[in-house]
Amino acid sequence: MNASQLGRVQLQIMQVLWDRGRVNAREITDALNQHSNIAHSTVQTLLRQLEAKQAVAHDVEERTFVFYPLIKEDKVTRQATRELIDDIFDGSAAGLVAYLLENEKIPKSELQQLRKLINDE
Amino acid sequence: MNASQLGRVQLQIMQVLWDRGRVNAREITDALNQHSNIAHSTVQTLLRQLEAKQAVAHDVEERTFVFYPLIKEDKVTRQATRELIDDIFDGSAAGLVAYLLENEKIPKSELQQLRKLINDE
DNA sequence: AACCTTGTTTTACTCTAGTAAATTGACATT
DNA sequence: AATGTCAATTTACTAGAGTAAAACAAGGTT
Repeated sequence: MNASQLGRVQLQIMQVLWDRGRVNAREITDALNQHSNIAHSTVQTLLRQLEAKQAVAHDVEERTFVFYPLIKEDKVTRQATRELIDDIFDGSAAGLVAYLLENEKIPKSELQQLRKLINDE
Repeated sequence: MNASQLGRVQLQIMQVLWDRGRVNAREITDALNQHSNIAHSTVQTLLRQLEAKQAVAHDVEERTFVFYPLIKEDKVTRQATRELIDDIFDGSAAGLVAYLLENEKIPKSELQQLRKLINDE
């Protein structure tokens, strides 16, 4: 019941919702199909699942369901990140940062900004 | 067949293997039960699954299976991190670093070291 | 020889995510 | 009124992860 452990496609649906606020199922399918290939009925099924776990809700407008998100993007971001830190980096956020700095090539321009961030801490 | 998308408990088993190199099923169960509560037969089942996806293998010694890891911890770390970056941070490793610096309280002592790291880049 | 112990294998079940076709329901148009 | 269209619901199936009891095999012990 805790909601918000999302599957891959479920997350993609949520992202459309966070992006646009209120959308009907058809629009979601179209949005996803710009990059994937997913049947409309599949999207409907996943919307039900999301509604069951209270991640989304809908109103009826012109006899079409208009969906909107109930959970905040921030919460999902936080949870997913926490999970990685706990499962893989032994609970150490600093460990993850170190890993990223050492292993992911981060563009110079962005490094600049990160430097600022870290010095403000 | 690509192997190495691991479940939560599967990952814990791998961590015991990475830690100790070669262990039998019983030792794994005991290790996990220091923090969880998981039946030995469950561990056996998961070891089979891991073997099926070629994440581990075993030798027989004194009619007991001794398991060892086939995939590298590093690879799993990389994949799990990549997944978070791609799914949640829109492909931006720098975005994740920024998020961590802003939202996870990182101890001062560690900040010191991160500062060093980032300035070396 | 019967029994105990220990490790492996078999069997079985639940849940969740993803997949999607088929059915139903309701308006809209001719 | 019949037909077409479109959205929602029902139904159905697969796969993977996790759960674990029960059965089996084989050696060790009394």
